[in-house]
Amino acid sequence: MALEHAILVSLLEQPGSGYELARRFERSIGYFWTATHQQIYRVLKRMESDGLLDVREVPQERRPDKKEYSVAPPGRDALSRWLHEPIEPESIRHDLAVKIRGAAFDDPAALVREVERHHRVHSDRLAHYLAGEFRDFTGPDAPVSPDAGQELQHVVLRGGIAYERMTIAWLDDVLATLRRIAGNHPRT
Amino acid sequence: MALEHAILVSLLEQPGSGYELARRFERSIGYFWTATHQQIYRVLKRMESDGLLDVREVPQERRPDKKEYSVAPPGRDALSRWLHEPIEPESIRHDLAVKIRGAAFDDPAALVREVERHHRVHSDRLAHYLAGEFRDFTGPDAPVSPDAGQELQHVVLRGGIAYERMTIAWLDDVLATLRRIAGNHPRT
DNA sequence: CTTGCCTATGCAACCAGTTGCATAGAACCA
DNA sequence: TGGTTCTATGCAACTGGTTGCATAGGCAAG
Repeated sequence: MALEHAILVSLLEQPGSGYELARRFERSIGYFWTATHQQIYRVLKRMESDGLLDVREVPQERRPDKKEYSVAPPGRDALSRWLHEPIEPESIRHDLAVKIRGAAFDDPAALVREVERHHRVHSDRLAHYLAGEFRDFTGPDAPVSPDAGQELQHVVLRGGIAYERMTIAWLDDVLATLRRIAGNHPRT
Repeated sequence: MALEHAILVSLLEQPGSGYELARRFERSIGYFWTATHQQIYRVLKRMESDGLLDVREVPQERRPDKKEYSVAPPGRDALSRWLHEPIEPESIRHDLAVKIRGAAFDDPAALVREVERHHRVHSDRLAHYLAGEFRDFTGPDAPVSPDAGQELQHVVLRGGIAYERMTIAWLDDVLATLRRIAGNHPRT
């Protein structure tokens, strides 16, 4: 149940509302964890009633009031405990790979467009990550001597960049393979 | 719901029982999709009652009888339909990355062992994939002119290999970063 | 002045996946 | 004889996550 812990980390980096968290999960946190706003609101509520978080009603002008959450001492403890527990190394669930193997029983050429679409999405993500890296870590506005938190954020971002580069290279390989097969076994 | 489709692909490649499928999901299919036997049995039952699969009771000697499943024509159609639908590009959920960012609020040095453990697991997986690739695709027993199905299996396996290599390189980066931080901010 | 988007929160129903447990015959080892 | 492992299947309860829908004020564009 790492969503809880991802929320703790995010709120320690910067307190905020459910809505703000949802947007962070579309950005920096989203590099390695995704969540919808419904999921976030539900978990926030549970965490607050468990005493892991504090809430503060913040009236705002020109927009609805928000509830700003921050990490309470028991939340810090819970995170610390989790950090010292071993976790299972990830196992992947890659729908596209299922499709690729399935293409053997259908028309491999029909998959080319789909793979190209994924290629575009991953290229966009890579560009987005690289822009973020330049803005926060490698460009002229980057901190001269980053602290531990910034170093760790950067190494996680480098992981996202490496993942996208690897995926793009693999999708090139997939496309070449699909085209070779379609060439050898043309369908009219 | 790609488990259903992963099962269809696997049964098209080779009919088998729930137990056999579970073992395939620990091996080749497991490169890109995981599932427990409970999950598999439940889905098989549903797919059979939906008419996607045929069952055949196979009495065996020296071991319990098994139910051998194979893909029925409606199952083939369902797979084909899914192959022509676009799917969402994956988004990752990487617990370890949450931990790494969380380490900024705890002791970064304490994470070194955990990361080393993951490093070992991924190195083992890589070795396992490479052995499989040598056995089935690049070694002396490999098919001289592979058919489309074998080409596609190979490109998926290459994806698994690329993923593990990328992950191992990133974990090296993470370890170097953690050690640098621990050196700058030692705890006694 | 209406349509659509942005901020902000939430419920209800559903689906997918995990965990724990149970059964049962045969093989193998000490 | 008793413990463990392997084949083989399954139920029940739970947790995590998705989808669809609802509300509600303010803002900007056409």
